Amino acid sequence: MPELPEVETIKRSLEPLILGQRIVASELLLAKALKLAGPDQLSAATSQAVISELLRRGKHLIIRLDTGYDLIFHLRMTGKLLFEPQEAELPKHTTAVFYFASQTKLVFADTRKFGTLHLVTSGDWERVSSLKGIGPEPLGADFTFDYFYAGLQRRTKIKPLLLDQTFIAGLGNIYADESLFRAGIHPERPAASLSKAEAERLYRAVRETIADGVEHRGTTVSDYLDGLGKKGTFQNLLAVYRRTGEVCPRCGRTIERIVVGGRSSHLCPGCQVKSDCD
DNA sequence: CGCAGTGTTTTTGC
DNA sequence: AGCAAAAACACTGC
Repeated sequence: MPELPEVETIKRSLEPLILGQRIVASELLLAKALKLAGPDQLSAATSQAVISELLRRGKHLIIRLDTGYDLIFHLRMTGKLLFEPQEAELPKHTTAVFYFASQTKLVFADTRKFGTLHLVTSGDWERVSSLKGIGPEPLGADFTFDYFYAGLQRRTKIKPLLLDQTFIAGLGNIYADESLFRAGIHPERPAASLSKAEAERLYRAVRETIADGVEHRGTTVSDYLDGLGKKGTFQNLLAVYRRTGEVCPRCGRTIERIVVGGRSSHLCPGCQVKSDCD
C-alpha cells in the first residue's frame, strides 16, 4: 500500500545510501515487470551507471542514472525497495536486483508481483501510462483550492475522485479515508454536492493528512517497509482506516466499513453524515 | 480445508 | 461520462 507518504519515506531513506553509487551488475528475475524495454536494454542502461538523483511523482519512485536513463518504479500494493549488503539472501519474491561497487545492493521485491519498472530515457515520463496526465502533488504549489474546487464539479462520488490520480497524485485508500474523516465528509457524497466550506475543509484535510503521513514515515498495516526495512508509525494515528468496529476517537460511535467504487471505505457514521445536502 | 479480503492500475463492457 | 467488474497475484485470517 505504498501511497505518497510511503514512497516519499522510501525515497528519503534510500537517498543517502544510494546516491552516487555505481551499479556494476543487475539481475532481472521477473521479466514481465520490466516495461518499455527488454532485459538487454536494462543491462545496457544500468551497467557502470552512477545514480545521480532520486525523484518521486505521485506513487512513483524514480532513480535517475548518469547514463541518461530513468528507472521508474511503481510498487502497487506489496512492492518493496530494500538496500542490503551484497551477501544478504534475496527475498522469496524478488523482481530485480541492482548490485553496487560498494558490496551492497538494491533489491526490488514484490510478493504480489504487480509492481512495475519502466525504463525510459531521462525525463521521458509521458511514456508511462500512469504518469501521463497525472495530477498535481497535494503538497505542491499548483494544488490550489481553486483547482480542487473546480475539479469537484463532476458527476462522481467524492471518494473515487480523491483516488483518481489524474486529479490528485499520490492518494490511496488509507489517506483518502482518513482525509474524508478529518473533513467530516461521507465517501458517497456526490463531489459536486459539497459546499464551498466543505470543500475547503477537505482540501485542508488532504494536505494535512498527507503531510502527517510523511512526518510519521508512512503507514505499516501489513507489508510496507522503507528502504532500510523499517516500519512507519502513522498506523498508530489512523482514526478510521481498518478500524471497523472500533470506537471513533472524536464522537465515540462505532467505525463502519462500506464499499464505494469497489473499494473498502471506513467511516464514522456520527462524524460523516451522508445526507448533509446531497 | 475453502474462501473472502487485501489495494493499484489498466482494460473492457454497459 | 462514469460506473462496475475483471484481471494481474500471493498471502492472511477466519
